[in-house]
Amino acid sequence: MLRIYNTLTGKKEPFEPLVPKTARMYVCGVTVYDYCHIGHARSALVFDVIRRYLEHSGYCVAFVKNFTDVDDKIIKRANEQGVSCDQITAKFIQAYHDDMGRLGVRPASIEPKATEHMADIIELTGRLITKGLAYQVDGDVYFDVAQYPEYGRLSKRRLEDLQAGARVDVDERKRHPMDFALWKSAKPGEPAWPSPWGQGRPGWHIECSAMSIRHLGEMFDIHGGGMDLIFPHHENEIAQSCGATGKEFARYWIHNGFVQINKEKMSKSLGNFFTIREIFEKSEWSEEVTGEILRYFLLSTHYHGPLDFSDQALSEAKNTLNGLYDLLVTRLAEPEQNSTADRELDGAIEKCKLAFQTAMDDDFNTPGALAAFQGLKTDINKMLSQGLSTEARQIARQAFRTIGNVFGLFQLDRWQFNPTSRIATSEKVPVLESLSVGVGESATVLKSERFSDTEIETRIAERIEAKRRKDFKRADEIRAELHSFGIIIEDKPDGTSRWKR
RNA sequence: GGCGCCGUACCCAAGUGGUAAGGGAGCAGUCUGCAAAACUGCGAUGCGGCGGUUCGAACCCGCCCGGCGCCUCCA
Repeated sequence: MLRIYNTLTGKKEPFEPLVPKTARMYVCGVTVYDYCHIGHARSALVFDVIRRYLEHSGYCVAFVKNFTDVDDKIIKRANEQGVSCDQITAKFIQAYHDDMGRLGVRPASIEPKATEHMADIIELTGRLITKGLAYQVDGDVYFDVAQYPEYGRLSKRRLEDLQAGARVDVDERKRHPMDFALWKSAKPGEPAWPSPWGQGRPGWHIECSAMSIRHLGEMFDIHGGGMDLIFPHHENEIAQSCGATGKEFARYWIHNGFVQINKEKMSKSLGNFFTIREIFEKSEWSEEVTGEILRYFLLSTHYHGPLDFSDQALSEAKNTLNGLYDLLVTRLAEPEQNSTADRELDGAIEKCKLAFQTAMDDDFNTPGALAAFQGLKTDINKMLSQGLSTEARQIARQAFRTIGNVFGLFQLDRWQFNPTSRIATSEKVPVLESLSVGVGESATVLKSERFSDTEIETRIAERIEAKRRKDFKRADEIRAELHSFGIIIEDKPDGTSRWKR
C-alpha cells in the first residue's frame, strides 16, 4: 500500500486515487527564461521517478508538467537581449528538453504552455469575478483573499500573520495586501491577449489552475513541485481553483526539498548555482555515465529533505556505481558453465523486489530502495563465487535493468571505471572547482581509446604467457602499461584475466 | 515578528515507540606470484544538549544550543 506525505495535511496518507488504478498528477515545471540548474534537475527527476513508480505499481498515469511561458522575467530577458519573448521561451524549452533528456527524465504525458491556454485562463478568471472572489481595478483583475476563508490552508499561514507589505510596496488599489493578480493589463511593448478586461496577460498563478483543470479535470490526485512553491504559488492555485469550482482540486500535495551548496539554498543571488549543462560539460566522465551519477546522487536522499551538492557527493555516487556496474557489465557478462548457485537467484531477486517496493511504498523512499539494489549486488556476487551459469547471469542482469528502470538506472551496457582514462596532460578538475574558476575548453582525449579491444586482448595474452613462464616482471610491466592508459587488469582464479576501463 | 524544516559513525544517508538499513572512505583477514575485484570481519551501548512521559524513545512532550528555509521571484 503506497503512502504519501501530503503537505496539505502534514501527514503520510494511503494513496487512494479518485479513479481506481489511475493516477492523475500535475507538476509545476519551469518558467522558461534561463537554463535549468541542478535544483530543477532534482525536482524533475523526483517527479519522473514518482511517475515511473506509479506506472510500475500498475497505475495508469496521466502526468502533466507545464511550461510557464508568459512572465515578467521572460519579458525582462527578451528586452535585455533585444529579441522576442517567443524566441526566449522557444530556446529555453528546447534547452529544458535537452538537459532533462541527458538526465534520463522522460517527457510528461502532456506539457502544456500558458500561452496556449488563454481561453481557459480568461474563462476561469471570469468565473471568479462572477462568484465574487475576484475584482477588477483598471485593467487588472485581483483575487480577493478575504472572500476565501480557507486561504493559508496549505502553507499553514493565517492572513494576519503574513505581514504583507513588509518587504514590498503595497499596491493601494488592492483590497487586501495579499490579493494577487489574476490578470495584468498590458504595458506598451509587452505580449498581450484580448480579454473582457482589456488587453493583458495572466498573473503568475492562474495558468497552472487553468491548465491542470483543462488536462486533468477539476479534481485530480497529485500536485507537486518544489518546496518554495508552497507559498504563494500553490496556496494561490488552491484558492483560485477551489474558489472557482467549489470542489477539492488536487488531493495529495507533494513538495521536494532544495539542492544546497554548503548547506545553503542554491540561488542566483548567492551566485552558488550550477546549471545542468555546465555539470555535463565539465564532467570528467562520458555523458551517459555523468547522467547515471547525477541520477544516483539525486536519488540517494529522500525527496523531502535538503540535498547538499558537492564534488565529494558526486564522487561517492560514482564509487558506489562502480561496484554495481562492475557486477553488471563485467562479471555478469562472463560466460560460465557452473550453475551451482542458479537455484538461489530467484529468491534473491524476489527479496530485492520486495525491499524495493516496501521502501518506495513508504513515501517514495529512494535511499531505502537503493539499499535494496545493494542487497541484490551482494547476494549475486556471492553466487558468482559459487557458480552462476551464463543464463542465470543474464537473468540477474535483466533484474537490475527491470527494477532499476523505475529510477532510470542500470540501463547502460558500458561503464567508465578508471578516472585516469583521461589524458594525463589534462589535470583532473572537480566539477564545482572547475566551474567556479572557469577552466577553459578541455581538449581531453580518451587515452584508453588508443588501445583497441583486440590490442588489449593481445597484451593480455602476452601477459598470461609471461605469467606461465613465471616472468612476473614482464607481466607486471604489461599490467602497468595498460593501467597508465586507463585499463584495469584483474586476474581470475582460473588463470585467465578480465579487463575494464 | 509569524510559519516551517533540519541536527544519526570519518563522510553521505534510512529509520516516527520495541531495542540503530545501506553506501563511500579506512583497517584487518580470505583469495592471489603480486595487484585488483569479490567475500568475511571491525567500526555509533548511542542518534545536538538537558529534563519529562512510558515497561520501553533516535522516534512523543518541554526547554535550550546549532544550522537552514518561507513570508518578494524561485525547483
